Amino acid sequence: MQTAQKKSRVSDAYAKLKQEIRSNRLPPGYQAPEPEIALKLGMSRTPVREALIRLEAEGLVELIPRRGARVLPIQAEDMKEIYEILAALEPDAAASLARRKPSAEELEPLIASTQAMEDALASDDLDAWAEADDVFHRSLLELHGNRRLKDYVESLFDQVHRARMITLRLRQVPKRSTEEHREIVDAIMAGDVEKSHHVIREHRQRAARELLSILKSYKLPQL
Amino acid sequence: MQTAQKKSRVSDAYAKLKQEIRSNRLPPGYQAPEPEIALKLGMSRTPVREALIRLEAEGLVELIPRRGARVLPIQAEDMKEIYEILAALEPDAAASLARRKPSAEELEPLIASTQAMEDALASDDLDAWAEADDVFHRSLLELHGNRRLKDYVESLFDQVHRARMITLRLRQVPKRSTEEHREIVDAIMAGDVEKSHHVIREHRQRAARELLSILKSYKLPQL
DNA sequence: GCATTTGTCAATGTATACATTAATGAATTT
DNA sequence: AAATTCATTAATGTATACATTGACAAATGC
Repeated sequence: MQTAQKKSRVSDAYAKLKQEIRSNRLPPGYQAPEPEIALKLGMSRTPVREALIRLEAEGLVELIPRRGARVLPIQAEDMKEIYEILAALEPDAAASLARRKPSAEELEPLIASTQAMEDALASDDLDAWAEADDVFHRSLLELHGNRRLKDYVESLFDQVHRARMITLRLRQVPKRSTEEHREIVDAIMAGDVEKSHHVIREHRQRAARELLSILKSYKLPQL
Repeated sequence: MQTAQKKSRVSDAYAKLKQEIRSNRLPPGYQAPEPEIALKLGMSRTPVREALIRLEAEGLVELIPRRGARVLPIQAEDMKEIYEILAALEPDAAASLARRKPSAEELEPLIASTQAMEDALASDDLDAWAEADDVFHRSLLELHGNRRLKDYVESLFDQVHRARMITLRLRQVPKRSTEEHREIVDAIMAGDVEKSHHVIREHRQRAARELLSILKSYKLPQL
């Protein structure tokens, strides 16, 4: 199941690199000169460069003047910033979604992904859990309908993803987090604007606290 | 007074193009193939391309497969999306700023730019007014301290800028808007979290309504 | 032994070359 | 005349070439 679209080398390089970074196969801190990356991807420097520029714009990579491209380390400070932004945007999206009282049918993606999280939890499958969690949050933004907002928030998700995959196993099972999803869905379905806003905000703030405390307790100001 | 840094051609091209777009000298809808732009900027296609990729990532430009680069039109729908995001982010920033009760000294940039807006209004200088307004909002984000948030919001400002410069003269003087700035500063200085949040949110929502109604009444679903 | 200078190397930034392919319009067919 | 085919043109996507310049190490001076 290749995600690789043969569209163009640039998009190919972009997709491959992004996937490698997301999965931590190219770990934070990894650094390589353009020619090396080009060689590895089997293409010339040009498309690699263009892909790297895009990744840099997304904040996944840093282009250091004479050193090559570096996969940005995940710093506690960055995570704090990102969660702060998420804590402002997602509650707003949830609230405005609740305001228009969507049908259960429309909320199906949220319901299904919440169910998937519960199932994953029951079978102790943390990867599936993380995946379902991701789907939930993406679906929420999708439903909200603001495309720009969705694109931006997804780029933030991409950045959080790496840290989460690393810390996922360093903490107890995310039971509370899963329950909160259920509460969020219920609040939206009930058209409770206030509660939707509140619950998801708490949800994000707690997630931020937990992640940061892990990074701190493991003395990992950066990954 | 050239902004042009002789750093590199890419950054030069980027800065020049961005400035041209912001000022509407390259109007929305303007379209040109890469070689033409390269010629105009006196460099080869390569750096132009890289600059365009960055501008595309910021949503100012669209790279159409065989047509060249096009300055994105300002669509009512886009403005709606952008203001929606601003209405979520800025109030949050203002509230958290108020929460830490900054000193009057720290708030100096906000006070000064508000004063500048009032002065500009008194002397009927709309350009100066818009400039001061811009400074105000940028300062607010600067004070908040979340760099990521600031960068993103500034990219949204860039997009709104063009529309505002066009519509600025199509409506009555922005008296209310200026007053609101004063209210925002006061609320933050008083450490009134709720009010800070509320006032700036209204501020943005009203701005959105006004802009959209102008676009509508002038039958300008796009500029 | 340490600091300074110099020289080599390699990576980037930029220019240029080239193949591919969409778009345009001319030419042909019906 | 309309539709279709074909040829031409031009823009992109990609590869490659090349000059510049920082990094590193060897060599030199102290």
